[in-house]
Amino acid sequence: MNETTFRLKDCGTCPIRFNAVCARCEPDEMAHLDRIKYYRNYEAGQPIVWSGDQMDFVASVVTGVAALTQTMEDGRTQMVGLLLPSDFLGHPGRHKVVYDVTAVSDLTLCCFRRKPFEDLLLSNPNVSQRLLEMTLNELDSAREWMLVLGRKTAREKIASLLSIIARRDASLHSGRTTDGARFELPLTREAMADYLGLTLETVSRQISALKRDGIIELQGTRQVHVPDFGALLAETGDDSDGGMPE
Amino acid sequence: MNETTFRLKDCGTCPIRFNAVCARCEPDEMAHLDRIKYYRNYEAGQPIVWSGDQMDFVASVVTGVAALTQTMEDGRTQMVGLLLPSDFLGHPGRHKVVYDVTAVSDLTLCCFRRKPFEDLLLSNPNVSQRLLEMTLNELDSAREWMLVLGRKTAREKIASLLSIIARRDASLHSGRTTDGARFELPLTREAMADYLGLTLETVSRQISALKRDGIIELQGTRQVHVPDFGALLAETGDDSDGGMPE
DNA sequence: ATGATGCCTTGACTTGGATCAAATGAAAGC
DNA sequence: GCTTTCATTTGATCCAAGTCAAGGCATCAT
Repeated sequence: MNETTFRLKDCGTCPIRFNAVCARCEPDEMAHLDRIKYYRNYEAGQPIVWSGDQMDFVASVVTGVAALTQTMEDGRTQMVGLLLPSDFLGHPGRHKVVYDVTAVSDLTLCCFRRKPFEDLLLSNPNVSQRLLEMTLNELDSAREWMLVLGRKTAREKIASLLSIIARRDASLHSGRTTDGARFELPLTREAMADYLGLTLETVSRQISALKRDGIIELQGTRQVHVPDFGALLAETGDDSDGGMPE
Repeated sequence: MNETTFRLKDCGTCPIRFNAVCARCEPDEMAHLDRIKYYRNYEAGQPIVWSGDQMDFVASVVTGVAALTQTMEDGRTQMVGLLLPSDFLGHPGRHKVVYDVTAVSDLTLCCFRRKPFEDLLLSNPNVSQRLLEMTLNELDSAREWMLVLGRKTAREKIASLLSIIARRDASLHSGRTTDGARFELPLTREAMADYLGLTLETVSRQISALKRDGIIELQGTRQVHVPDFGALLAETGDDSDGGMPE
């Protein structure tokens, strides 16, 4: 069972307090949200909703990782979104989801029933403004990812994914983003393949190649050390800065 | 010079009145927008803004087609968005654009300077609600496109693009969406390749193949006739309904 | 008409990543 | 310890799409 079950009751100590959809809220607005929120926990691998289902709630990711995936009839699947802590799940104004949502790791969501949340959007510009901003950022990330999927080589794809995970991880642990990153991959090789539009064999081969070339070091299969972050960025094919939005 | 230069002054007769960001506005709100809007016209091929530029306005596409593209240092390019009439261009709250924007065909934009528009978002929930809704739809389309880029074959990609253009075209001309569609491709082979993550040679070959197989008929190089729309959809690889959002 | 210019098509050949098939390793239950 | 299970690695082969290279076919200016 999941050991990381989330115990918070109070938004004031919430780890995503300043990054989530509620980031702009005034104390009285927080109090309102506090009253209508509830938590849900999922174990790694558990489905959250299936494509075509009604989704009766929206949520913020508090801890863990969730994936949005689309599947074709013949079984080909493509991950179309990776939700990390503070990311928002749901589509106010749309009742059906058009992709499967799955917990990739153990996961805690801070949920709101859809109707009350939609009412709140209408009455509370701080929430709707923030949600618009987050959605525009998501859209930019999705477009960034289209470049990765459409034009990058397998090696560049892997390097891009590693650098994104490293960066998101660093920004969470508020560590120094200097050279020398160390992080845990929250994804299996297969999930990485689904994200990158590759097969898991190709993912494995390219990771081995990056290891052989000294770009990364592995402890076990998930623990990654990047001795020279610039060297990793050079492998992504991006122009120098690497292209993390903002 | 561009013959289709747009002459409207009055929002009341605007062709995108009921689909654009202003769709939900009340008469007095329309009057306000009417006062601060202005039109810009571009010829096919003209750049609108370059990646990294400041963009001092936001806009709705009134007529024509605009493309968002990202380019890697070595010249590989990927189209990351295709803006058709009523689509919104711009990122309120972000000053720099992160992709090139180009007029693909002759184009008319209905523009608002950024600052007044941002003020309006704060004071006018009908606009910001509508913009949120449109942005969420864009995000869903982007995710749909990630499946196309990551997992579909060249033939499926072409069929997907043709069916999307056919559908958007049909919904504009409010024609019957029955079998038998006829439309004009607004894109060169190269632009299609950039959209689909292919080379222009592959695009050409696949279009020839679809023609050979009787799925499409061509008059010249741009005028497309689809005798059996179901047959085209079957080539997209999608499950029967084709996946147009809502 | 005659080039010149810009799309577009077609052909011949190459290749990066997919596919098919084992083998290895690591954790979990008995 | 031993077996099962699941994730990962590695190898051998194949093929869809890329690359390189002509040629065709409009449109436009001279």
